[in-house]
Amino acid sequence: MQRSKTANQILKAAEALFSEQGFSETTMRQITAAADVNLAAVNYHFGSKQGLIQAVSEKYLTPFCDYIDDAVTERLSSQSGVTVTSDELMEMVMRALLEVRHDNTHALSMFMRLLDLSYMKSQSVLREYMFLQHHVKLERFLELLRNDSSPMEDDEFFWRLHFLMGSMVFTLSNFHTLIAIEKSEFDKEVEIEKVLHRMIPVLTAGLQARSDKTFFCRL
Amino acid sequence: MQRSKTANQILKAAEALFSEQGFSETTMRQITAAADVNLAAVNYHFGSKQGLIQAVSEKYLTPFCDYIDDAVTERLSSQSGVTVTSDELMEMVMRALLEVRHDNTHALSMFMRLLDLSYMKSQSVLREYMFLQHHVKLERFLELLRNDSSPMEDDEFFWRLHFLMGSMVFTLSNFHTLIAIEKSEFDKEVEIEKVLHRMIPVLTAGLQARSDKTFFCRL
DNA sequence: ATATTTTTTATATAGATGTTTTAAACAAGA
DNA sequence: TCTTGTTTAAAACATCTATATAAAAAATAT
Repeated sequence: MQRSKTANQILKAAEALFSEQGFSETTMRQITAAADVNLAAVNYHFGSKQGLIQAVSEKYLTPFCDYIDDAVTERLSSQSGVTVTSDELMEMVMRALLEVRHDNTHALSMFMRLLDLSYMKSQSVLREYMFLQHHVKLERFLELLRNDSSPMEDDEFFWRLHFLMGSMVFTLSNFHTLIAIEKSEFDKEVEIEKVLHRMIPVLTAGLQARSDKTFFCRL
Repeated sequence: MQRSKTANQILKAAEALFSEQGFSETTMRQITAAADVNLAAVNYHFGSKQGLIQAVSEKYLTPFCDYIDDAVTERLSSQSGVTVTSDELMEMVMRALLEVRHDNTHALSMFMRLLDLSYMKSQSVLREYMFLQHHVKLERFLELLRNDSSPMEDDEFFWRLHFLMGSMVFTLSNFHTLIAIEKSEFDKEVEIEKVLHRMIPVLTAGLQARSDKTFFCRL
């Protein structure tokens, strides 16, 4: 979608502020001041603050899902074998994340914060807006992922997916803070690509772990 | 700490609202209305809204850390062998989470949301308040955990810990939403103990996964 | 019982919030 | 030139925000 210069300035400023402060903590006046546009511009272009939030979600979620779906298509066409390792699949996710980021440093943190927000009880509208539209694009990916996971029930797979999602959402939405802590504790500051790379074996291991059938009572 | 009846009503109401809506989305008027106390009561008993947030953090973080430390002590005394499996250690965490919950359904979600909040850039005061005090209590636990993890550098362990933390924080702070989704998709509603139990093998697998040394570029 | 302290109440304050309005300007196309 | 879509400016909107104050009430002490 082609957007006006003002609308893009608003989006850029909003992303940075959202990623640093969160959504409800960020005010329209902060956004328009940072974007150097008039206060009324947000309501003009996006209808409301919630409309702006939905706009940024659309801006990142669609390319993200498309990238993954494209990667799946390419992978399946290059080789007839239907087994794709979860390592490969996770790498697709990480590449997709880096891709949607573009040059914007704050984009990834905001994207993940948005995912987090969508799971809030009060944000069912946003959640349905985000998922019901893009869920289809990820179906093949999820099926491949499941094929290389430990055998389990549907709902167990559901929960494991959200365990992994939690790792990504938490780590990336709080990335700046974590980098700062790492800096102060280990005097080392690692780039985001490295962190994403480090997540891959952890996440795949989580998927392939044998589910423990023993009952949760060893008192 | 012995608390007045009013203060306890406030805490209980605040926990429920915080867990459902988040912190800045919850107003003093909502809290005091739900607690059926006067608006000024929060400022009287806790000084400010931030003071109330710190009070709930203190209320849950201290017992949580104590429980884990006690469990470590008991485990080390019962057997001279110094190797404790990460499965056992993770189970300690899950038990500690269930313990601090008490009868309050929302307590766990709020506790996890608090942990999430503490990693926000603007909440460095809360973060230091929460961690610098309780970090010591978890030292032995973390050392044992590291002993049963895949060999890795200090900063890699740091990141992996936060990957796992993310799983817990995300899953539990959004527990009510996830339960609702599970209900609608699988017509199944699993209790929190089961979910915590399902996390154990996933988390330990993440810690024991062999770190991938290959460079992140297979283009 | 009286004095003192603690707690609760009702009300006020000062400011921030998202949103709307009115006005005027600007650009581009028909 | 008339029209249409943008953008700015400034102000006002109604509502909500956390917090402060001061009097009333209750509890506790002497």
